[in-house]
Amino acid sequence: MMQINTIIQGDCIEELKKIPNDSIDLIFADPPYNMQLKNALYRPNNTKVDGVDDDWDKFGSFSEYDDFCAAWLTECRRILKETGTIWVIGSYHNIFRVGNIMLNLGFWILNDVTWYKTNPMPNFMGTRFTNATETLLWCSKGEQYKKYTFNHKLMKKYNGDKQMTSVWQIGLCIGAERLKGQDGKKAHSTQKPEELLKRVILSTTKQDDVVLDPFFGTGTTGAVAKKLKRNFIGIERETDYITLAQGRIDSITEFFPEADW
Amino acid sequence: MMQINTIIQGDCIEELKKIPNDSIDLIFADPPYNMQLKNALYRPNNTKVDGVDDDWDKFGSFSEYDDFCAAWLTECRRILKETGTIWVIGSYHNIFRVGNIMLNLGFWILNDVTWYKTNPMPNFMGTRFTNATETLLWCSKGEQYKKYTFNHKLMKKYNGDKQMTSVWQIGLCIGAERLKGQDGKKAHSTQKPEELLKRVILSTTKQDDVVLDPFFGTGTTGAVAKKLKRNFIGIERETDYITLAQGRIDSITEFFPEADW
DNA sequence: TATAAAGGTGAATCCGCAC
DNA sequence: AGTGCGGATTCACCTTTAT
Repeated sequence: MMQINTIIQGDCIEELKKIPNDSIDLIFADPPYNMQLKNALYRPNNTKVDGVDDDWDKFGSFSEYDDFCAAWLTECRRILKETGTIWVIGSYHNIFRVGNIMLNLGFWILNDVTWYKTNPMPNFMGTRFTNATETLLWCSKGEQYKKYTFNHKLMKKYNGDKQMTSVWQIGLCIGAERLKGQDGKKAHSTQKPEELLKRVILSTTKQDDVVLDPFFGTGTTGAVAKKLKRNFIGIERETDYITLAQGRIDSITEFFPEADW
Repeated sequence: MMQINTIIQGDCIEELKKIPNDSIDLIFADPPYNMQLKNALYRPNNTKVDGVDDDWDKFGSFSEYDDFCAAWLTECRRILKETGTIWVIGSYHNIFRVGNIMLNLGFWILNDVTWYKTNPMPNFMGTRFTNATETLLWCSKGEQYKKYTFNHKLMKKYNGDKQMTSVWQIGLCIGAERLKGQDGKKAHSTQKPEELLKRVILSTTKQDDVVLDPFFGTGTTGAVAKKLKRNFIGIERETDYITLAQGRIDSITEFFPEADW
């Protein structure tokens, strides 16, 4: 039997393969974006931008990245229940490759949700528009699977009695919410805000459902799942992230009120 | 020599082929996204739809749509000046296929601009979030072409002295702006608001530049180009649309004040 | 102690020319 | 192709330091 509310250490694709068919209620995936950053970037005051230069974000080519995504997305589709759905978040660097692969695998796009950042980093050089969004693809297993979970009335209530749209205005994960390492610096370069995961889990799962995150990182998905009285399974390769995530989740003692709506 | 400020009647791909290399300053494309996928995606055996065995070539309709887009986008890339850029608008139905193809052709994404509709049609069934956006991909010919036109300061002024972001809140094209046929019904099913084209043309062309629209429709691109003192070339297959567009553009007598900024 | 000023920072595909 | 350097370029929000 699958163990829930635990973090599995290992390679994402290998660990996904061990999970039974049609067993997961929701998947939230925040894969590497393959940002392809080359040169350093400086602000007008000459301070250096601390960009994403993690090894896990580096791929040799589009084709390498595509193969990686096709592999983990194939497993994700296999393990999803017929009532289940998947969310994948990305930026313009990767979301068009991911979206194309998902369509090819038979996923059915229900919404392309725009995370509209209230406080994005400006474009310092004035060469482009400020990149103020990331995109979340919300998909069912296929067009024929129509009984997916969507808590329409609950989300309407959550949104002040107006139907929630596909644009979510949410700030970056900063301040007290942002996990810091012992050196006082951000523990993970791409930690997501809890409000984002709250909307994802609240809208597309029911209490006691199982939420899987194949790129668990510092465990925002697990933390929010717990606060909403859902179960989680995390897959993560790096020990440091797992330690942080486990401590974060263990220390949670209060639920979100919306958990019982 | 290319004739400007005219509408060419004919097949988009055939007419694009007649345009010389490196001759166009800006392309705005609003391609069809009617992919008619139903037959392709319904498979006889619904119980065992496993992504592993699903070669994407089996999706006949995807493949047809991809081929069509690859063909017109290839010509677009050929005719763009090295300083030129291209905008392609789409919804979640097609933009992930289009974006993937553009990347494969060597286009370099500068922004994925979100058209955030202030008055979207609600989801009446309560089965999804209200789909409130369309996506515009703004791309240069390739990573190496860095001298593309971008009127950063002008757009900052246009945006109340703050850098414009990649999220544009603009209403649907309705009311007086929406062209009606003799039967009083909307003349074109997907007429775009002028404010959208205004931002596109204002930000990425200079006065007297040539803007090409391979899916001209009722000529919003031409109308806005004229009001901004730019030149246009339209390609359109349907006589009815051409007649409407020509009349619309001919009747323009006033410029936008921003044309001389 | 309260308020103000200064400094830091966020998934970033962010310059252009001369040598 | 790589390096060096002059010059143009930023928004919201949080933390730290100064008044």
